[in-house]
This record gives sequence, C-alpha cells and structure tokens, in this order.
Amino acid sequence: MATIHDVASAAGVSTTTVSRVFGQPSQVTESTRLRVQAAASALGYRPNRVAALLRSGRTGTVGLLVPDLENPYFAMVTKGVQARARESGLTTFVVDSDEIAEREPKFLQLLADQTDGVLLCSPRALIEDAAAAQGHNVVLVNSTLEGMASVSVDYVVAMLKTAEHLYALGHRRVAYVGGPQTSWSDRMRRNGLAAAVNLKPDLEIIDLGSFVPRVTGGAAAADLAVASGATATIVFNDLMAIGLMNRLTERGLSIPGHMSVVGCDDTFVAQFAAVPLTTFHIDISGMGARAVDLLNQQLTSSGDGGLAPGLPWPGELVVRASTGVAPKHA
Amino acid sequence: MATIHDVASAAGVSTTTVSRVFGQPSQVTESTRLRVQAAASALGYRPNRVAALLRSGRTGTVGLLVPDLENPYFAMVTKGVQARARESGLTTFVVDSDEIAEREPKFLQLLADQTDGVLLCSPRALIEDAAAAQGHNVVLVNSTLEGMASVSVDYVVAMLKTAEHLYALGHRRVAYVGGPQTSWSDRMRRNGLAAAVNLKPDLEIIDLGSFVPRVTGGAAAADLAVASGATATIVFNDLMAIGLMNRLTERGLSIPGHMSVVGCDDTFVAQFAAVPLTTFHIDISGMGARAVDLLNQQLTSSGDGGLAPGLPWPGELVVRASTGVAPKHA
DNA sequence: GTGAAAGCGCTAACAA
DNA sequence: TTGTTAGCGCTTTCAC
Repeated sequence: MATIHDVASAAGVSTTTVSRVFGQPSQVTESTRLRVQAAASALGYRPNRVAALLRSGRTGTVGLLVPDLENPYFAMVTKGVQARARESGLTTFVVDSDEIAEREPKFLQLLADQTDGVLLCSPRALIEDAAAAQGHNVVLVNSTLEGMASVSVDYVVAMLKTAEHLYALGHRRVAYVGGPQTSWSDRMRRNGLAAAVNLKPDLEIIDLGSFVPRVTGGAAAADLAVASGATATIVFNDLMAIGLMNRLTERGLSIPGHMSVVGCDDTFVAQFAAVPLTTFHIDISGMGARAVDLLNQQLTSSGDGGLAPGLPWPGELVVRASTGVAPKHA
Repeated sequence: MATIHDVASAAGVSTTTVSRVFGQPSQVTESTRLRVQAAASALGYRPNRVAALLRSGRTGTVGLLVPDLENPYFAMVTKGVQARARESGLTTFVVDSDEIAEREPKFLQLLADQTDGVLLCSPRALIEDAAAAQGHNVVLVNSTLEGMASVSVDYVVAMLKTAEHLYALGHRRVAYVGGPQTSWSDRMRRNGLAAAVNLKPDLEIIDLGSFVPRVTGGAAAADLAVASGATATIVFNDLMAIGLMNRLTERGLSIPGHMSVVGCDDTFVAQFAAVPLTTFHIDISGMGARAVDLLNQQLTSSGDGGLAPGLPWPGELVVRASTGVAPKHA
C-alpha cells in the first residue's frame, strides 16, 4: 500500500500538501490538487484511517448496543444507525446483549472504551447504574435520562391513541401484555394506559404482567388474556402480538371476532401476519439515523452539553384487520 | 486518559514492560506484573487500541456485507459473526446492501479498505466481478468461488431431502419459488431439485421463477403456484414461504390440505407462522462464527493460501404442520 | 499556498 | 526478564 510519502514525492510536494488535498481541499491550489490527485490514483493511494485517527485522538467508530438483533425492531434501528454513520464517515460497532440485562454494563464499558460515542438502545438494565458511560458520549434510543441526549417515541400518546381506537370500537375491558420490566418504553406504555383510564372512567385495563419480548412471550400471555375476560389485548410489541394471535387461533378463537389485538412498532411482521396487525407505526430506521445525528452533534460541540431536548419521535396508529367491534356478550 | 508512559513511570518500569503486561503477560515476572497492573488500575489506564493497530498495521476490524439486516437469516448471521469476532478481539463492521446488487462492489471495496478482512454473505452481484476483493482477505458465506475460503450449506442435499419428504407424502407435482437470480444458493437449490427429478422420474418440478426474497415475494408467487396445479411448493426461504402461505389462506385454501409448503433456513419466523412451517434447519449463527474462524486463520497464516476446503455446513429438514399427504384429486 | 518538524501511543526488533 | 531505540502513517502547529 502506497503511503502519503510515496504520493508526496511522486507529485513533487510535501506530505502536508497531500494530507490537505484529502482533508481540506480548499486550502490547496487547483493545479497542485490535481497533480496530487493524479499521483494518488496512479499509486492506488488510500489514506490510512488508523494513522489519521491516532493523530486526531478519535476512533472513528460509534457503538450501538441493542438487546436482540433478531428482533426486527432492533434490526431496523441498526440499519438506520449504520447507514447514517457511514454517511458521516463513522463505523458502527453493534453489540447484542441477547436480552440479558446483566451484560449491558459490561458491553457498554467495552464499547465506550473503543468508540467515540455509543448509542444505547432500549436498555434493559437500569441505566442509572451504568457508571460505564462515565464521561462518555452516549445517546439513548427509546429511553430517557436526565441530562442525556435521547430519541424516543412518546409511548404515552401511542397508548392513548390505541386505547381511544379500541374504545371507539366498543371495548371496555382491555388486557395489556407487558414487555421487559425494566424497559423504559414499557413503563411509558403503562403510563399511557393509566392516562387513558383517567380519560374514560368506564375503560378497564387488565395488566397481565411482564413477558419476554419475543414471539414466545406473546404466546405465553394468550391464555391469560382470554381468561381475563378482555375483549381486546394490547401487546408490548408486534412479535409478541403475533405469538398471542397464533395461540388464540390455535384455541379456535377468531381475531378480531373473539379478541381484538394491537401490537406496537409496525415492524414488517405486523403487515404480513396471518391476520394483519393493528399497530403503532414508527419510522424506526429514521430514529436510528436521528440518534447518530445527535451523537455527531455531541462529538462536534466538544462536550459542552446544551442539547436541545428535541421533540418525541413521531408515530401513528395503523389500523389493520386485527381490531374490530367488541363482541356484544362481553 | 493515562498513557503507557504514565503507567511505566508510576510503576518504575519501561513502557515495553507495560506493553508486555497487557500483551504477553507470560514474559513478565509476576512481581513486576502485579506492580504494573496496580499502577495501571490506579491511573485508570486502558491501552489505546488505535495506536496499537497503527503499529501492527492492522485495523482490528472485520467487515460483514449482507443483503438485508431485516431478514432474520442475515440478522442471525450477524449475531454469530459479531459474537465470535468480539471473542477474537475484532470489531465487526456490518454493511447492508438493501438487496441492491449494484451496491455490493462499492461496499466491498469500502470494507476491504477499512478492515483486515471481509465476510461476504450471500452476494447478489456476481462475485467474479468483484475485483474489489483483490488481494484482500475475503471469506464467502453461502457462496463459493474457486480459491476462496467459504462456509456454505449443501443446498443440493437440502433440496434432495426436501423433495424426498414431499415425494413420500405422495406429491408428484411440486412448484419451486426461486430467490434472487444471481444468488449462488438459489442455483444450488435448483441443482438439487434437478437431481431429485433424476432420482424419481415421476416427480415434476415446476419452476415459478425468481422473486424478491422477502414476504412480498412469496405472496407474489402464491397464485402462480396454485395455477401450476402443484400440490406442494418449495420456497427459497422462510420469509417468502410465509408470504405465500398468507396469500393461500386469504384465497381460502388450506395448508397443507390444498397445498403443502416448505421453506428454507428455519429462521424464527418459521416456527411461529400461522401454520408452523416445514423447513430446512441451519445453525445460522454458528455458520457466521465459523466464517470468522476461517478469516482468522487466513489472517494468522499470513496469506499462504492452503485453506482446507471444509465440509459443508450441516443442516436438517424440520417437518412441521405445513406439509401433509398430497390430495387425491391432484 | 506550501513545507519542515514534531509527535499521537504503542510495539517490535535488538541489546543487555 | 527487562530496557533502548525506532518508527507505524498521518496531521498539526508554525514558519516561510
């Protein structure tokens, strides 16, 4: 591999000039620039990123910590982060905690040590504990913490909209299948449901508890939902909603005839479920991209805080076949 | 951040010794090691990876190019790669081509320039063209090319097993819904089906053509499958199989009553489809891990070729509810 | 607008 | 076993 020296001597200039041609082209005369560029491409020169980084003290990477890449939600976040980071010349280092909260602090530490900043997505561990983030650039995705940059959806509003929709269909007894107990977004959803009950006193929310945020978790909750006497069930995410619907179908119950079901996030699975799922749509990869922007801002503004809190990331309820009018006999 | 010099002077040793304590601890006396470690932790010292890499001429990263992270298959490959790479002290840089073949050479080039080696997973572009890989460490996943290391499933056997299963159920007219035209694994599947016909001359395979390897692609193929008069359909992957099944259900056809359906890969969606899907199971993340091992081997053996070709990555047919006895009237 | 000089933090020879 | 000596390839002052 040709180095900056080879190019410099081939073009008859100093290494500094070559460096500038690639870094601040505006500071170099057009004629010299062209000469250097010609020499560079003739030699197949490509700047050595590592050397540049050593000098500038940065790593050129951002870390992304997600609970589970197999979950389409996090896959989309990753796509969004990855694409935007690449545009900014940053490399994304993804780490997947396999939904094991205990791993998070360790992984966060690891990432923080090796990157310029990390995006912490839907942490399952209590982030307050994460002293790992000490003095590091961290942006939260789907979570918030005083004094830390974040992008997140307003799940309170999401649940209000959802509850409103079900109420309009005549549902009065609605079950909620929760996600990870320590999840910020689950807490917000619960707050939203509580707010909905405040607004409509004859609405009743039956909390079925916390379940694993995968298909199996939803399946596990299905029978509880039926037993609760609810005519509609709101589920933490689409994957779980699908598990729940499958189990209901297995028991010979129809959707939405016997039970209306609502998911959350509108991952691709929602659209293509056996019964297309009503769910709260989010531009997930856009949110990932936004998180990178926030991090970049933080990196650029040399840590003097002062981040605009930012509006909640938008979303909207998408009504599909899985929700319908409440059965009379309920 | 403390540097190696700070630690060295604090511990009263040379920087080399400090370096060795972290790199080759065995070459340092226990007493000095302890002293250095104490000084290091007291100062909160952590080795600067970038500097180490500059010196050793490596980047400490591996690139992974996949067609679509949203596809659970590639998400699993990524998980496997990522986990094993981390174990080897390597950072994984994932790039997603969004199933756009034209992007692959560019991305491959980009990755090759910034990493120690790249894992090229299920390339959609013709890899022969990929001069980008010139002189670079590349390991193919789900594809093969003369003289290049690779891990791949024997899809010929996979299709033979699948065809055998359907044949035993009485199916004689079987449709095949293909994936990307330029995909190696699609070519292998077709070869396997041809081989199956050779073995059972009264078996007929109807090639329905190539479809987008997503849920929508399968849905698009469903009506063709029905029109073909086939009693069973083999689909390129699970996602597409689900799309196909959904469309069949929508048309009031039962699975497997009217049509048996087989997917491929056994991603998590197969198990949880409305009708659990018969599919060819692969330890996908294990395959990703194996690819990293091969790459590591290549990096270590300083490029003197001589890679053991390796056995095909194993897999097995998992029979679930989506396949059944062929209808009599066929 | 351009160049000379001085390292960024670390590790790989080579010596002792 | 430990230390000394040279850089890895680049960018960044600071001159000119």
